[in-house]
Amino acid sequence: MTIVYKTRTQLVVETLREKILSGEIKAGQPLRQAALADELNVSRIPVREALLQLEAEGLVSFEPHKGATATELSVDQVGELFELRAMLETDLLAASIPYITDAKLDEATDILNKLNKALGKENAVNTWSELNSSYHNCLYSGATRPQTQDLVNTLNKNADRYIRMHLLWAGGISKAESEHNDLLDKCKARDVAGATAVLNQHILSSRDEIRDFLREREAANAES
Amino acid sequence: MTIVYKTRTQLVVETLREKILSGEIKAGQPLRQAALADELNVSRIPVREALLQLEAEGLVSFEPHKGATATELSVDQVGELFELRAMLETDLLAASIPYITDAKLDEATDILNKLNKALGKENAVNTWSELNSSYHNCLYSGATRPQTQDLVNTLNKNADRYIRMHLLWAGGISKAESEHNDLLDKCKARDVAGATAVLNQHILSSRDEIRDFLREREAANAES
DNA sequence: AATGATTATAATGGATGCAATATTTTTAGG
DNA sequence: CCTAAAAATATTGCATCCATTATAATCATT
Repeated sequence: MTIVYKTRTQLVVETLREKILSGEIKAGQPLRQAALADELNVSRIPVREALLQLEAEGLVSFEPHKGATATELSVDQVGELFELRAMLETDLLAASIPYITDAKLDEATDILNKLNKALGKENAVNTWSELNSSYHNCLYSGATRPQTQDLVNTLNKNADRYIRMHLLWAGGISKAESEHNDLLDKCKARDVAGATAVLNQHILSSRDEIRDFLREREAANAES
Repeated sequence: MTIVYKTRTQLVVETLREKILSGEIKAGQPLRQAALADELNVSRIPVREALLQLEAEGLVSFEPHKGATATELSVDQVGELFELRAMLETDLLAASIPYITDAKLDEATDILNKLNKALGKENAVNTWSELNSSYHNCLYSGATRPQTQDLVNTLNKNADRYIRMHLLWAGGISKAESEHNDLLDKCKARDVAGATAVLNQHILSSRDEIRDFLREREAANAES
């Protein structure tokens, strides 16, 4: 269960990604290679390579000779990101449902149970991301579209910090639970139109709520 | 006009990308860091970083401790790639047409002329990619969706080698010309439905032809 | 005091060398 | 002759050091 990381670069990637997603490293914050190397007890080389990989994921912006910063998405960009997800994920789901196996549907049920149980726990949000990702990937497993699935996972890594915000902040959790159940039921019934509609609604409504939250926070910051 | 590359890493990225897209480096071929560094008169560090960036573009596969190879897409993967492009690009176009400026449409006309002129020339295929990319980006400029546009450009870098193949091999050129003209006319008429239909057809029919070509070549290789 | 040039400082980019890992070759045993 | 272990080779991963570039501070001039 405990993953032993092969290369130091991988380790740095995982560590930094988690720090960015959790908010420990704030958006816009500069990422000094030497400081990070020192903190993680590695040289600057693996740090630089990690920053490059994170740039590809959209979590970091890397400017030659100037340095790297944690990316900050504008309200509009967050909206676009979620719309992209809605399009790609509904497409994946529609392609998956006709071919998804019963075993995978059972697996999804399992994950959903774990997900709901995890909500009460302490560091719920951390485990939530992982389970949520597994759950969705499970539902998309029938679509034999590895590249699209990779792409969706990459986009989700970027959306993750906003989803976490949504969960922590508002009633995102309870709502997500019922929507997830609804989605699974429709998948089991092989109801393509119904399932994609639920999924689309699920993603777009979280977009709206996150957008509202970000705007509120922006306004609050402008005052102070 | 002549771009002076700042960092060596950038230079290596550009060089390797062109070699992969042009076919000088064949799919599946291992990319030895030391050999590339020697060839390009740099150390292995910028080579490594370039390989990481190319991996993010999907042109290179990087396995820890094993080395990098130029990626080889299966027939199915090429198909998926083009379907992804069809979905994303039609969406972009639909979002763009209502807002695209006349100036941008004129610019697109200009590029199209250059594109058609370039066809007769010697290294037509090389300049073609660039112009083709500019042309499409021009048409999508009305859609204020920077992330989607970035994504499309990344996917196109990967599809590029197959598009080049298509152009060199079959009547891809003459067909592309008429389709491009048709597309531009529909955009000028602000005919969203018509334009997206043409674009979708444009991408999917090239998918079909490339698929046929790859299958033929596969069969030929199996014999020999 | 304000502004532009110059120096100093800090950060990144890259070369070299060594350590860790994978692959190939050799060798021993059946 | 084939298979499995062991040594040799090749390749990647990473740390250290130096070069290059950007930023901050200083200084001269008006």
